[in-house]
Formats: sequence, C-alpha cells, structure tokens
Amino acid sequence: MDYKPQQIEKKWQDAWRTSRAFEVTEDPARPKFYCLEMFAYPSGHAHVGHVRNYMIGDVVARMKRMRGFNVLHPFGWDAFGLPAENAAIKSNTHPETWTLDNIAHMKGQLQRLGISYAWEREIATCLPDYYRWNQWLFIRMFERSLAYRRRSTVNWCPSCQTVLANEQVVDGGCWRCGTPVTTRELEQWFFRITSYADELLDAIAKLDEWPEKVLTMQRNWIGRSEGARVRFALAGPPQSPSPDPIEVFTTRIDTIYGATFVLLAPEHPMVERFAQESADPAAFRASVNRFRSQDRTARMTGEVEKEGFDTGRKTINPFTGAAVPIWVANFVLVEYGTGAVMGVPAHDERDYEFARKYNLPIQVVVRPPDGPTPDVEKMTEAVSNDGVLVNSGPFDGMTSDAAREALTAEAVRRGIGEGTVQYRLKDWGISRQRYWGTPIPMLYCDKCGIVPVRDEDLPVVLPKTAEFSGRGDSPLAQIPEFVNAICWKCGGPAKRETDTMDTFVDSSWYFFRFCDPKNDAMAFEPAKATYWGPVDFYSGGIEHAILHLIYSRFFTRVFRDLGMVGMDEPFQRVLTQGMVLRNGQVMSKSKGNVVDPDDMIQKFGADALRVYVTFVAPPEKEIEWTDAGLEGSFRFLARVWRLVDAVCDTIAGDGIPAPTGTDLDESERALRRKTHDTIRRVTQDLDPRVHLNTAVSALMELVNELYQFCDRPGRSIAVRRGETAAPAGVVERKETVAVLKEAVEALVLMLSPFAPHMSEELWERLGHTGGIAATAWPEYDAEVAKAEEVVVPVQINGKVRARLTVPAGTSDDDLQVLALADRQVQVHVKDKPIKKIVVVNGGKLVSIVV
RNA sequence: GCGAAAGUGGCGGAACUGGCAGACGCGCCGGACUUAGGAUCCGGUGACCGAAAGGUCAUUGGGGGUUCGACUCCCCCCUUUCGCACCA
Repeated sequence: MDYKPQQIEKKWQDAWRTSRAFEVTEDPARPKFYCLEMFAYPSGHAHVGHVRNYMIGDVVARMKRMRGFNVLHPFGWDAFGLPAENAAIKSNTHPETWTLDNIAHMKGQLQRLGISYAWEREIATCLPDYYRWNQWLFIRMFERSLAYRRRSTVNWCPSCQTVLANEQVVDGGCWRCGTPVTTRELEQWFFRITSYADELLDAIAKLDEWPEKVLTMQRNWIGRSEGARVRFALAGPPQSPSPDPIEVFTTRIDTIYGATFVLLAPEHPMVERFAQESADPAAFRASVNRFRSQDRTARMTGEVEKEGFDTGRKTINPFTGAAVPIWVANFVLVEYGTGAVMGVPAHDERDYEFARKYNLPIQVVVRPPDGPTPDVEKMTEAVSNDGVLVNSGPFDGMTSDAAREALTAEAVRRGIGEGTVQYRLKDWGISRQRYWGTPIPMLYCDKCGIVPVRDEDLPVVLPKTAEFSGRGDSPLAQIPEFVNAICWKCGGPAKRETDTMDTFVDSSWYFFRFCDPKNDAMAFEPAKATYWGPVDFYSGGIEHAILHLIYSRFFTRVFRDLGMVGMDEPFQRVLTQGMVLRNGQVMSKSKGNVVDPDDMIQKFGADALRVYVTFVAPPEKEIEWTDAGLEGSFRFLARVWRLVDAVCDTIAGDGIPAPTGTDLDESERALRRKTHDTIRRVTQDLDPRVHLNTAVSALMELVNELYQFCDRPGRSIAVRRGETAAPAGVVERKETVAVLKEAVEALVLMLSPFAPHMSEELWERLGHTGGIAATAWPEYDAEVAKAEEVVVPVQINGKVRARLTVPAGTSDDDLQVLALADRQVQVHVKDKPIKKIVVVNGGKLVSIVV
C-alpha cells in the first residue's frame, strides 16, 4: 500500500475535530504548558513563512502534550488594521467582510496543516466581544493616569494617513509602507509606558530565555541615560531681557567648565521668543525655518551637514560665569532631553565640528588620566573619554565620575539644576485617524470635560456604515449618530472621540484573553490567567522585537497592578524564527514569489511540508525555499511508511513482550541501542533545546538502521521490494520481533509531532487505539543505550593514527598498554621517545606525544 | 561610526562542557530491479595512491597564540548579516 497523504490527513483532521482532541481546561493536578505562536494578521493567504512559525510551536505543543503537560495551544486573529480599510476603499467591500472572509480562508489553510490548536478558543480582535475589553482597559488606565490626552507633534504617515507611534517609525519611514514620515500637531491619546521604563529595563536581566538580540534591542529602545539638567540664565539684554533660563540636559556635567556656547533645537520654544525680540524677526524666522523645513528623516539620521546660526543672545555659564553665545543648530533634537544642549567642543565630537565650522571658542577641561592636557591648537578631534578635570576651578583634579557627582550636587545646592534620568522611550501614542480599529471610549462634554464611557455602556460599537475616504480625517467623525452622545454625568450633549486605537493595543494582551476567551463579564478571570500564564514558549518574527514584545510587557504590568494577573512578565521563553525566503527575497504577493501551502499539501501532503520546514535549518535561521528539499522530506516519510507497511503484520498486536537485555543477538542489541540512543537524542533536541532539525535527522538515522536490520539475510521482513524473499515459512525469533516492535513504535511516536497524520495512521495500523496525542512519549533507558564496545581513537602528535576496539569500561592503564601495543601506533612512533601519553575523559581517546 | 551575531564540502546544515570534523538531507556518480524510470533499493561522493583492505596529505574566512589536543578558548585582520545611528 503506497503512501497517500491526502486521504490520511483528511481522516485525522476530522477525527481530531470530532474528538476535540486539543481542547483543554485548567487542571491543577498536572503541570501546565502554554505554547503560543504570534497570532496572524488575516491578510488573505497564509504562506509557508507562516507555516514555519506555526510548525515550530506545534511540534513543541504536541511533544509537551505527550510528555504529560496540560498544553494550552490556541490561535486567533489580529484582525483590525489598515489593509482591511484600504481594501475597502479599493474594492468597495466592507473591512469586516474582507477580514472575516480572509479569516475563513486562512483558518482552512491552517486546519489542513493539522496544527493542534484549541480552536474553541479562537479569537478575532475586530469583534466587539474582544475589543470591548480594550475599551474597558483603556478606561482603567485613564482612571490611573496611564492614559492621557495631549496636543503634541506626532509622526504622520502621509500614505497611511494616520499617526504612528515612535516604535512604528523605522529608518524614518512608516513600519508598514516605508513612506517617509512627516509630523503633525494633533490632540492625541497616550499610554504612559514611561512610568514603567525603569521596571521594563531592569527586568530584562531576568529574561534569560529570550534571544539576546531582542533584549539588546529593547535595552537600546528604552535608552536610559543618567545625567543632569542645568539651567543657564540669560545674559544682559541687547533689548529686553528674558527672565526664563535655558535648561539643558547633559550626561557630561563634568565638562561644564568647557561649555563655550549653548545650542537650541530649531523647534525650541525660546527660539520664537528670540525671534520676536530680535531686530528683524522676519529674517530671524527665515533662518530658523530653513532648518525646520530640512528633511526630517535626514535630520534625524545625521545625513544633513551640521549647521547653525547665532541668535545674537548670550547666556551665562553658571560655573565659569562667562557669557556664552546661544545658537540654533539643526542637529539638536527637540524631542530628546530639554531640546537644548550645552556646547562643549573640546569633549564632544558634534560640538567640536560645530565650533570649528563657526569659529567658536574651544576650552579643554578634561585631560586623559595618564597624559598631559591636550593643546587646543593641536587638537584635530574632540576628546570624549572620561579623564581628570582641569581648568575647572575647585573641581580640578577630580575624575570625571567624581566630578559628575560633585558638580550635580553643587548645581542642586545653588538651585540651578539637578540629577535626572532621561529615556529614549516615549509615551505610546495610540490615537489613529482610521476606521478599522477599536473606538476610544471617551466623551467630550462641554460641561464635564473629558468623560470616560461607563463600563455598563461598553462596548462602544464600531458603526457598520462609514465613508472610507482615506483622507486622513477620522471616518467616524462623519457619522453624526456615532459622534453625538449624551454625557452620563450631566445628561447634556457630548461628542464621542472619533479616533480608534492603534492595533498594537489589541495584540498587547490577547495571550491573556486566550486563557478565558468566552468570558463576557470580564477581560478574563484572574485565576485562569494565573493558571496558564505566563506563556511558556512564544515564537514569532524578529520584526516584533520591540513593538509587540515591549508593549506586551507593559500591559502585563498594567494588568498586574490592576490585580488581574500574578506575574510581571508575559513570556517565559521567546524564540524568533527565521524567515522563509525564495530567490533570496522575502515572500510577498508583489514580488510574485509566494509559495502557497495548499499547493504543497496537494502535491506532497501537509506532513511532508511540516517535516521540511522543521528539518531544513534551525528554527532561528532564515531558510531558502526549495522544492527539492520538500521532495526529500516526502521521500523520507514514504520510506517510513514502507517500513511500517512491511513489518506491520509481524509486530502489530498484543502478546509481544517488551525486549529484555538477555537472549538478544548482536544485531538485536545494536538495534535496541540505536533505538534508545535516538530517544535520548530526539527528546533532548526537542526539550529543552528546540533543535527540530537535528531531531529529524536522528529519526532519519533510526529509519536507515531499521532498513539495515530488516534486510539482514534470512529475515522474512525485508522491506526492499523484490526481496521479500526469505524462504517461505521463516518465522522470526521472538526477540527480533520484540526489538523491532520497540524500535518502530518509538519511531512512530517521536515522528508524530512532525508528521502527526501519518503517525496516527501508522499507530492505528500497529494495532493501537486511542490516538497518539493521548499516548506517552517513549522513555529512554540509559542502560540499553550504553555501548558494549567502544572505538577509542589514538592520536599521535594530534593526529588520529589508530583506532582500538575495546569493551566499554576498559581502564585507562589498559588503554595505554593497548595503544602502545597497536601495530599502527608502533609504525608511527618507531623509535622516537614518548614524551607524554594521556587518556582523556574516562577512555574516550588516547593521545600520545613523541 | 558604535554594538551584536555569524563565516564549516557543490548546497542546506551537524559536531552538547576543548577530544574521531563534515551526522542527516539535497545534488551528483555508479550499481541492482525494470519494457521503461524522474519510482524504489544498495553503494560512492575533500584530494591523491590502490582491484580491495588500506594508506598518504589537506581541511572549519586569513594570520598568530594557549593546549597532549582547537570548528570550539584568547589576540589581530578580512567578509557577511542584523540592530542602533547626531539621544548631548
């Protein structure tokens, strides 16, 4: 009977569905395991890149289930977002229709892959029974000042016509479409993620099962730097003096005696005031505007040449007492620190470049710890390392470290500054001027101001009818029935907020909803989230290293502080899987290089596809798709199939005792050894390591060994076609049958996470009922796996010159004697004196030096 | 520029704590079976010698070092990928 994957796969997928094989409930008696792959954006069609991610999780889930864990393995849809709305504009469908159709299609694709999902827990974030809890949480955050509204300059994508969070600006472009980002002034809702900045940063140290790379990215993203704010008073007036000082942020207050100018960002509020107070405000503004209009992206990434212009005003260096000029500089960022910096050209590269260009004074105030004070005349670049202070009055001779402390203390004493911690991380702007998202549940009442919607009035349902203009004004604002509401506080008229939430809100807590997905009284029951959480194994793309993974860590803390979950971190272990490329490029519709899993299933079956994507490379690595590789995986499965087909009648059924150590001949002992060694290797490769590729190769080796075993002369169970051929009536030794049964069954069980359909079918044909999913993982017996004879290589001067075959456990002394007696060894040693002889690691190898 | 990771046959990759480099698969070559095979099975696949057993040499980006022994550890260099990129 040939291997025909399609019928088998259909049969078992149906069986799993009807028996609800992967549905679970909390069971305190068993260890839990929460296995999750990043849920999918329903873009239309799953491609093999998705398949790879889901396979990694499914292999882990199925293996853990067999190893006795209560495994939660759910799936859902990150269903709000722009493409649905764009599709609606383009093809005149409703975003909901488009989304739900895509979900239906992709769900079918995933089901044809035989992934062991608890489908009853499926969620879609675009449905009110999900997003109402976004709204609920938003209100809780509002009550705690974790959600607030302010007018601010925001990142704007002209193509998507919406605001972007800082995290969503990648290389100055939109994370989704790459269009260069511009700015706008808008009233926006923000989540105060910065309240958790320290905690998010400190806890990174405890995430020891996350990829180092992701942690580094998060550390950089949070970007904590310790420094000081110092206020520089304005110097006497050309015209009218301003009382407000200029506050700068610096991490190098130790160099403040060298601050010979102060730089303002073009957007700094003081700049406009200086313009007003200047002799020629128009000319002043023109100069500033030249910088402001410079390409924002280029300015941010330092591609633009450093330029500035003198405001004509001066400020007093509070430590030297000198009046120093105030310049506007295009490279100073308004959004970082205070938007103003002190210029210390001797010790900062940018300031040095700027000072040289505009001929500003340079004052050295730090010398190297073991060298002389640099001579300004001979300097060709700034000396930015820490050192020892000079030309710094009473602080001379202090190290930079000590000086930072002393100078900060002095600033505090004089009331002109204080130590501070500055983060790169900004609060998360979540307002989006688009339709297809969660309505922000807020009312604006003329009398009462900003009023949150009452819990009992949730959800604020997204209206079905809306104009999708794509023009950048919120579509919801065009719907009077939506906008006009009653303020529940005063009963007067109120307007609804018409922006929707960033879809990253949806994905920041969905893993908790999976713990209790049908709950319509609360987001989830705390006890359930606490039973299942945190996610033990989470796999997905590296592109979420900062966005999704940092927001989720933030939300988990918010839920914790609401008393909803008993954990700080959402994900115990994170695996970032490599992408699937074709012709060296990411698969995408526009490039026309998408491999549709359904085509592959049609040709080779889901099991072959599953084996291929797990075998071809380690999960973290990128892979290049090849059809030949997939065929190879199919061949392997067909080989397993033929093997089991050939031996099935011999080994199926009860009454075959488990093999024991005694009475086995050499080939039988060898096979048992291989079986148990394979169990050990595969088990360790899957848990705790997730080396799926080497686990598959271990199984391949076992199959090769089984072919050899069955094909030994005289066996009746030869699998080679045309040689079935042992003399009629040959009956195998009962020991042979027992050993073979053990090997084949272990093989089928261990193959089942990779090729579940075929394995179930073979398991059934081997006479078992109840299904593999409910069968225990094979146990490894170290005694059996132990080799009886070992081959010990003998090295002479580092090169292997002989191999000794000796019984396991031969003593070191005996090995030395045997090695020296070996003919090959003697040939190489000849009459050279032996300098040293070493037996390593309990008889693994003999090393002779002559 | 800064930081991190990586570099192994024709290709994907393996080698766990420093101990037989190249497992497993793809591809290729040969053979068996066959009317036929792009199916299947067996064997080979760094170079050279040999019919074979076997032998000799080379070898993990390059150079140096530590060690009885280095893909693995240390130093320098080269290349690639990724991340950050005027953050004061």
